[in-house]
Amino acid sequence: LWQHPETMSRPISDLSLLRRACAPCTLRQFCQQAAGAGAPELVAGKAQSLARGNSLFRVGDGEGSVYIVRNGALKTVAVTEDGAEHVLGFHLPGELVGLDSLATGAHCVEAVALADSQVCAVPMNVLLARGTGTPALGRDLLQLFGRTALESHSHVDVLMRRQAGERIALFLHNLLQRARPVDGTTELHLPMSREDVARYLGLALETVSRGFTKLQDEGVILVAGRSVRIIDTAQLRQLALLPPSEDEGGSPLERHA
Amino acid sequence: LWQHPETMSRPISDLSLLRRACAPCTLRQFCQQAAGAGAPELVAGKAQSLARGNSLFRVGDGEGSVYIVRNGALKTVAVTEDGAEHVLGFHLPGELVGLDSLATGAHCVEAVALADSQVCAVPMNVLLARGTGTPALGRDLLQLFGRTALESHSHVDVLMRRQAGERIALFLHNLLQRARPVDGTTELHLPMSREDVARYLGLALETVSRGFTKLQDEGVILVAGRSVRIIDTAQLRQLALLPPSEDEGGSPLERHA
DNA sequence: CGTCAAATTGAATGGGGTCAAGCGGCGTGG
DNA sequence: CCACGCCGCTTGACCCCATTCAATTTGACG
Repeated sequence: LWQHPETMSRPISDLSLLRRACAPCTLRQFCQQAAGAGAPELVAGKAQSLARGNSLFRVGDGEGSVYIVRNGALKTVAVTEDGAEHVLGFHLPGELVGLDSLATGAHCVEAVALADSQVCAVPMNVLLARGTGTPALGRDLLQLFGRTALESHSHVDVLMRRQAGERIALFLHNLLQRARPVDGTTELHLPMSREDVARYLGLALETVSRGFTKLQDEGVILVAGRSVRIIDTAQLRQLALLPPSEDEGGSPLERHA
Repeated sequence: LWQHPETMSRPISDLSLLRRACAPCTLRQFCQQAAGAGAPELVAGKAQSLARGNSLFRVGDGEGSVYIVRNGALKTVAVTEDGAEHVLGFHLPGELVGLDSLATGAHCVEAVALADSQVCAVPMNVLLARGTGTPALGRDLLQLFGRTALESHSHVDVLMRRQAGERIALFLHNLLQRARPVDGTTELHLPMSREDVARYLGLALETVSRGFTKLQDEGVILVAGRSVRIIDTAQLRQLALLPPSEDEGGSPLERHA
């Protein structure tokens, strides 16, 4: 998303440029409406770069903003009191980070860049003080929150699976759905380490590794370090206990019929 | 909450009555501001009763509302494609249900009453169409969403624990924190079955039962069916791998320092 | 008192955690 | 340029804990 490097890290001053630069973005409509509603400061000049390993925010921070990932990838982690580090989510381009600060005003998790990334800040405090301006903007915001709620649900959905193989298959399936916007690419480059995957899935590091090789032995995927190619999408879905496909089925929590 | 039976299931017509009836409610401020902002229809006449076992909404429904639990208790479940039923959350008086419909407009989970309950509908579609009215109302709404996001986080936090004993201890601890507003009661009446608990914790029914009796043998709790009395709060917290207490510590995800 | 569902308890199996060793890439420094 | 060492990943072996199947007890309600 936002493949125009000349616009990165710089204010998007006018609406036409915004429309071109953000065309493939999932939040394009939101930004366009914000700009159209006379609130260009909500989307302009807020993009910032983040080097791999650095934190976007830490526990206790609270600038009153949420962030949209432009490129790269982030993880959100919660350090438990016994020292263990829980990975609560991965955030790919076009997705939100930082909604955890909405309740108390301060973040209760930490966001770390898994790769060199760029994020776009949405100042919620400004947006609240001046009102949403237009009802459509409020509706979009609500949808954003709903979408992240679904994200959280999908994490729970993964953690509820008893068998490690199911969790891993479902994880890969979800990642493929999120990383591949439309086209039929089945190539994934995992931005996170095996340990991060393990701590997201609630498994041991070794179990994840074993699960990957087992999937490879079964001819479902092809693993080379952090590069994963999905060979048999149908079988992957079957191992994740998902419905047989029906063209291109999304997450079970997203479909409603 | 809302201990005045004469106001139940009937419109709360004026502000003073609302203030008395909802005094102990966590959402009192929200409702009062809604009423004060000239939007009494947001809180009045929307209370409805629900018999135990009945559904507040099913997958696919979408009235554009979220609900506040007045009394009783609900659970939200997601039926997975393989027939298994995941319990995604329990909802006690003063808590929200149904935010899952915000993204798509249709619910992707089902809400079932665990006991005879009464809920208060908050018509989000109306609230969106007319705008929030006052900025304070929007801020409160955001806090509500943030709060439910924290709820979801705490579920993930539970599911990430490897040992069944930790999950059960943490579950009981969380439930005690939520069910006991202020006073020092350590008596809990679980509105849900052991099977519901198991499907919330990602464990087998029998494992939950064994965990309860083990906690009782250790002198931490006292179990009699669905009545649970917490004997040693400190030890319960220790078993849940929570910090030693520090007066009255909340969920680890709620504290930020 | 009888019936049924919920809950407890027991015994056996297996999957995943843990510990430990081996492998490969990559950057640093000699 | 190569060697070393570090780090991430893989693989192996063992053991424990949770699941599973099964039987029994308790409790609610007619």
